[in-house]
Amino acid sequence: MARVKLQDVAERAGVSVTTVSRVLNNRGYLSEKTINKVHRAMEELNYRPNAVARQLFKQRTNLVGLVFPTVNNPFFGQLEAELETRLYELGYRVVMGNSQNDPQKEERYLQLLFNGQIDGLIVGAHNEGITAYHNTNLPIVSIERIVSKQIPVVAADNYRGGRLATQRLLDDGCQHIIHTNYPASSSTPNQERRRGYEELMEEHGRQKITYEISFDSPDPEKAAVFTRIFAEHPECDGIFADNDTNARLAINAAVQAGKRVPEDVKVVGYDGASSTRLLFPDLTTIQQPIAEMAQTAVDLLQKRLAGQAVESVTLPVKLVSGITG
Amino acid sequence: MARVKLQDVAERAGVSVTTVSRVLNNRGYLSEKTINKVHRAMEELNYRPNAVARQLFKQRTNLVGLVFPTVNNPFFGQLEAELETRLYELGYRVVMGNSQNDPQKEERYLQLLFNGQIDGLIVGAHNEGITAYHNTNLPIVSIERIVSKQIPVVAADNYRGGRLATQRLLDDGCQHIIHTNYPASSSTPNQERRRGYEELMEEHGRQKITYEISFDSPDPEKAAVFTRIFAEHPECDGIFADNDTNARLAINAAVQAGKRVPEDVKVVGYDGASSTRLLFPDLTTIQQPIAEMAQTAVDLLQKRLAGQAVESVTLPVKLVSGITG
DNA sequence: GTGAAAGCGCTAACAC
DNA sequence: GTGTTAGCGCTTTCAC
Repeated sequence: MARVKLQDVAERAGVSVTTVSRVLNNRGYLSEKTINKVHRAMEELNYRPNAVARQLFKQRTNLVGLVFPTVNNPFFGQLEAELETRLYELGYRVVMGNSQNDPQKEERYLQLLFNGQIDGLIVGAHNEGITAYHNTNLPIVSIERIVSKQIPVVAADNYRGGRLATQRLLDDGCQHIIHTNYPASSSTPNQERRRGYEELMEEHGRQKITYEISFDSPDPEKAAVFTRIFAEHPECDGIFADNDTNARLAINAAVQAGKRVPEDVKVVGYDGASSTRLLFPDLTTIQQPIAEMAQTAVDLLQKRLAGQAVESVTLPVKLVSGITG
Repeated sequence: MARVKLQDVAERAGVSVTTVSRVLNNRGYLSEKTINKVHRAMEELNYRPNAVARQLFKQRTNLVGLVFPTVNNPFFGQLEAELETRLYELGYRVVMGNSQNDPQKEERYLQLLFNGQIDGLIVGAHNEGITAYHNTNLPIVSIERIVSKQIPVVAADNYRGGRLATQRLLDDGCQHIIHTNYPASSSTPNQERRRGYEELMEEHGRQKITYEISFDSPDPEKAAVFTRIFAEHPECDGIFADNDTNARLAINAAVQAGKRVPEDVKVVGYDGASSTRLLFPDLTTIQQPIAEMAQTAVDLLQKRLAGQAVESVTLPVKLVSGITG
């Protein structure tokens, strides 16, 4: 059964393809009678317009790519769900790419843009050194990731978040606060969390210690870092983790090291995604405004697609209190 | 700057478009010299083949749709991540649709298939009464959802999962076990969880009580059901929740009702997704083989795309022990 | 080994 | 109001 096309409908209705196309798109002057005839023919043949042919002509696909490390994560899961919702309302469908640990995969998704398979891209992947981004004025927006000079970044206020978390632990009376974050070399704005932590620690004359944990390493490896923290710093009584799942690992390690949380060690996390709040409501954390970040990224992308210049945006964060810190 | 196309490359290299196309696709006999000439021209012009034009000719897009309630959920998040990984390896990209509470949205994603914008579909959405599925032999596979007679279902062994969970609570000495599940009318295989629970309860001469909670209702509403459970059944000492987030809500409600978990009430959940295990390791739950389900769904879809007949598949589940039940 | 030309299904000038 | 036709960028038969 070959696909029914415009021409089949035209023949059936006894009109030209142009007319059918006009009916389809509600464009131009048409008599009631013709419209009805065409509609009837479409129904009889169960006609479905071919989206790809239309895309070829229009030179746009109404597809936007989403490239993040993995959607199997409370933060990115919520973020991508929010992005899809908003883009859908604007008539875009979303192509999802999980690029964790695979720069080549990220690059392949970027190729979709150059191949005209998607109209734009929202990225938050962590792979380094992808040069194709340096192309100027691409319809790309990034979230919490510095990709290249010409690509606008949507981020929450990481510096303030770092200070908020650290301040909370100081207020709670912690003497020896340790921070975890990505390797300092990585081009993500959450190095600012570290800066917030370090500056505040210095202001209070405290020793600042940051352990590095790559986002993309497997969980057991991450857990081992926290085990090491408590082994090397038995005096540690406060942990500011750079995300909530790491905060959980910190708590596990603390308990295994024979410490009670929050009596002996207090822990503050970062992200505050909805499913984390639901599953682990006891966690004290810095909450990122995920919905607003998604909305902002979509706004910027729209402008960028319309050829307008856009600036990076920073949004506020807030601390939500659990009982761990 | 107009896009560079095949013809531009051809002119530059002094050959025909056919030849360039052949070089591009590595097809037919070509002299080394020509190949080099063409490659050089492509590089000089920074040529990118237009994917949409190719799709139009080939009548396939290498895009597969994923339609689930929401990716912002530990189970679906992990499932969709696994699906994307496997489909990517086969050369497919993934269009993600979150259809929670919106049958029209689900239908729109289904239209992508009829419009030739995607080659196939993997669905696990919960909306009822979408008739377009009844079309025979569509390249669609469903996961944990009964869509129509002709569409194969990949599911974990829900009946056995229901028995496993209930048995665990019985073994723990629970006398009054209450179950939660979707409304009985909904066409999802996890009604089998309920059947497992009910049959086992009957076998033990116990009263079976199931409270209904729609997957798509907001969290506070779900929480209210558990509050009601403990108000109406103060004797309740065991909860078998139909998913892990509901298990968490059950625990919250129990604590608020002045009960200790697991001393006074034991709770067993369902799903055992990776991020749930990480954030809430204490939870006893029935773990679905999410990776295998994804792999199986992709296998079936591939066969279906190749025109082969396929059968529904049921995979085994297992109980993982925490301390809540 | 290489090229000319038809066609994938649709849209939009332009003509009448 | 409606039709003719070129063309979106690519692939592939068929011919030489």
